[in-house]
Amino acid sequence: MEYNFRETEKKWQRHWKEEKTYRVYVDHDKPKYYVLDMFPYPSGAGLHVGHPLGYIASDIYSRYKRQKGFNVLHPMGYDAYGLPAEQYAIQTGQHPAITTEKNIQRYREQLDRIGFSFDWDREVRTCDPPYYKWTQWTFIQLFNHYFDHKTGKAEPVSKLEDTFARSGNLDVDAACSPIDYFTAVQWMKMDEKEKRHVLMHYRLAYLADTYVNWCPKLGTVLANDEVKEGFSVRGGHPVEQKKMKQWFLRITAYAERLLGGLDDVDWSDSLKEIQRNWIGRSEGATIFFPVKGSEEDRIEVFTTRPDTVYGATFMVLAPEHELVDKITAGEYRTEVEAYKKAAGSKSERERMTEVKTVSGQFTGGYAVHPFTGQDIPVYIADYVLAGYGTGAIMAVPGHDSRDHAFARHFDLPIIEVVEGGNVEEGAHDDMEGTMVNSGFMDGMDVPAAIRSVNRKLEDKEIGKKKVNYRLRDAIFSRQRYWGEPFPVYYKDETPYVLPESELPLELPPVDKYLPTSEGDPPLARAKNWETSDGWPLETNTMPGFAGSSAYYIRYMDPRNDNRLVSREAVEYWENVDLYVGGAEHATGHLIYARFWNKFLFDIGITVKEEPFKKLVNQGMIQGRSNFVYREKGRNRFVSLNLKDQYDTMPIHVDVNIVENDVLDVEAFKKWNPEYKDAEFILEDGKYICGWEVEKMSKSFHNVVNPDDLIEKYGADTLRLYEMFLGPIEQAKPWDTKGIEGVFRFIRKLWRLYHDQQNRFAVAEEPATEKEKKVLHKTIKKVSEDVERFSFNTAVSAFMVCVNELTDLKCNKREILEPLSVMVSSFAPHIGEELWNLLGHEDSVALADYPSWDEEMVKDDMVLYPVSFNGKTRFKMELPAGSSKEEVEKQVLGAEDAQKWLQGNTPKKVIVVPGKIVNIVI
RNA sequence: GCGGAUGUGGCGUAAUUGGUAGCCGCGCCAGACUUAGGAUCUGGUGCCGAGAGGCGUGGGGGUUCGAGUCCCUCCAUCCGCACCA
Repeated sequence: MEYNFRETEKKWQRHWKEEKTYRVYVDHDKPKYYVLDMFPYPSGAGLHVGHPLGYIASDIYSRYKRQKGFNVLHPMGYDAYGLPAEQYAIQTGQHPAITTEKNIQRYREQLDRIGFSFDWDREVRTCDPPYYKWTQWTFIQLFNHYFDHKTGKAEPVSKLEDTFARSGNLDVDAACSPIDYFTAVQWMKMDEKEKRHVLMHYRLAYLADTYVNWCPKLGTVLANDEVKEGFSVRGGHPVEQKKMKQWFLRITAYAERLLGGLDDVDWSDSLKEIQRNWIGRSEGATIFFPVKGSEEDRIEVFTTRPDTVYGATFMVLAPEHELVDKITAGEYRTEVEAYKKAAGSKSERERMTEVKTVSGQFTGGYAVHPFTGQDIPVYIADYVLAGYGTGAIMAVPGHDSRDHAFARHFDLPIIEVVEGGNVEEGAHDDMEGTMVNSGFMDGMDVPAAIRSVNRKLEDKEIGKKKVNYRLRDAIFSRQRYWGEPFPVYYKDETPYVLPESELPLELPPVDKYLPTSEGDPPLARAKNWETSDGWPLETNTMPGFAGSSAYYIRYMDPRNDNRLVSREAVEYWENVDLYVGGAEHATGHLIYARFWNKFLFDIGITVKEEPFKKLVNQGMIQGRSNFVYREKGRNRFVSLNLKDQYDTMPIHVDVNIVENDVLDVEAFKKWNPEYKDAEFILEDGKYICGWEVEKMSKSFHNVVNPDDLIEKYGADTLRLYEMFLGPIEQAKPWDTKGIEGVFRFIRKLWRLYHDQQNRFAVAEEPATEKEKKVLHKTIKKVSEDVERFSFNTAVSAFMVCVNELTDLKCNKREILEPLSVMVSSFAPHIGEELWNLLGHEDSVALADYPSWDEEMVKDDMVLYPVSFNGKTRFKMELPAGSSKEEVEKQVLGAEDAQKWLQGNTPKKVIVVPGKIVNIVI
């Protein structure tokens, strides 16, 4: 008889559920610790072996912290809105809520089988009305706030209205869309509609008409992080630019704080760097170039190199720039229109592939150089982006490679203004060099020139120093059904938000999940989709990141119907101490959630500026695919090492019918009817498969399902093996065959506590020094490893410990009891069972984590490696306390040493006590 | 092109501060028990070499008594961004 994992695991899972072992409450007597997993989107495919990796790591850490005396918040829920359920609804007519519910059930079953210590009473689902009530509520707050640069935070729009009534918007320094100045008198004269139109330029959630990423196949717009290389991240459909009226979140207002906050969080450098790049801060200046022949029109450019302004020999506007039509001279109108049309019809994808080709069109118009007074020609070209900076540049061909290429192509003048390169050959974009041909800047170095020109710009009121960001405001509308409805209605086309008392605004039923024939979103199909006064409601829905931006706050107080979170809960739990999830959310969720949290911080809901103190990115688990080699044109398969003798092609074969790279031939014949009569050319009577590491995917037939492994080896084994695979942050291939090793470990562990007849047999007599040493070394190693998230080495330490205790035939309670506590965070079922067998009534989850005695960890003897000129030649055991001199004497006196010295006198002897001896001859 | 990360046995990996390279596990080899083994247990296993010994952490160079670890350089792979002014 062996350890019966099937029965034991089921028993404890039931027990934990019934006893609510992992339920937590605010407890001011204990320090809090908040461990969070990125909640999953419950897809129809269920979990594969890669999904729980992060959950297992965070669960181990949670259990460890609990035993260390912390009150641990460790919740789980579902990111339940999303495209797959809706696509399925479109195909089948089944309501996405039904699909989602079914998938959640499946996920829950799979999760439960792995033995996590989640407090399921705190589960949230983003598609639940009581949950999305607070998503909608936050949207209303965003709508009713603006970002004031003077206070550096969000302020109520009502405060802005007071200011406008007092002094117009001249003195307002706020994050806003481009808007003209107006006075208090002008403001007072506006009617409500006009006022609301003005305020829309300031709100943190605002409606605007701009070019958006439109994905025709999905029938919706997408945010920048949802588009990659011109294709939608979900589904891989082409994306094009389209002008549409959409809701936006003014995340750019928080750019500086989002950047600064990165210094305060414990995240990986690479992840912080990705966020810094995404925010893309650059320092420079805006400069106004008057349009020739116009009194009021000026072209505003942004440049990071205002020092090179004297080198500006032409200007380029984005084809979409608003001044293009005004500037274009009559005789160029046809060409300009043609260019604009061509640029506009290009997909994002086409634009990207044409990066290296120079194209553009002269407008026939000129601007006046603000320093030299010379006329410079104005072009349009699609290498200038409408969405970045001001959508216009001063082109400095001498010192910018794109401008240089453009100047060459159109034969425009190139002026050198910074010495040190050959501007005829190519752009000299170095910051090193002396200014020339630059009027008042001549002779200065670049940094001095920048300071000098910035001062001049401000004095002459023709520009100023400016910080620009690559980050754009986030598009917040989706032309989709399965998402949160906006708490917004329209009165004569002017948007208003619903009163809080009407939340949640529930998602209405529709007859079909498709756009209407007029092209309106699916919600336009809903009957009576209007307020009680008959005003039409917004028909867009919110994007996926809406519901996932504050779920970690809601977990603190998930059933509160009066507030997003109670004061007491948020003041106790504060923010997430450890967040575990994939790096793919670096530019999406992790930026939005930080923004969302900062806003909630500004309005007094959250108490910490940053939501996630420490973040660990688990590496992807890759698949290990197996291949068979089919002879071309025949139904015959050649074993790996013979395949080169035939003309073959590799075919993916299901890894579940391959063991240790040997194909189960009979299973293969049944696997696919096509191979029913297949023939095989074997080696040593076996068919050997080839293998390769690829993404884990159905199409590669390399998906391994955790349920199958749990059935065969148990959840504890699965948990240990996932951790044993390698460092948590590293990507690594899954190879099931190695699981046998940890399975053996579990049984070996069990046998320490049992006799040969599988009877529980733990002795009460005191442990020997040797046994205690083994235990204390393990406590130290495992504790330190868990603290630094090195779970693979911790598992290895457990193996070493069990191997050594087995050799010592140790069955003492003094040793085995603390061991069961430590093991229980990794393998909770067997840990709980052993703890229970040891006579404890309470769960091992609440046992005290053992501590180690530093004295016990020290060894009495040290095995010194003795090397000559750095090469280890022999080893010598000496007492741990020996002095340097003593070690040297002992070593040099040894027979082995004489052999290697060969009569030479050592030039130098280096002794590092406790470590090494090196003899230089 | 820019930024980041990673290269160690047949495979996954270990070596926390510059101090025995290869712990632990898989696989493989040999043996024990067995009617049998895809069970279990024991021993071995970086490479070359009969051995003494030599060589070994992607390649080359450097610092050091000593380098997987630090510095320079090149190469490969992965990830992110990419006409961002």
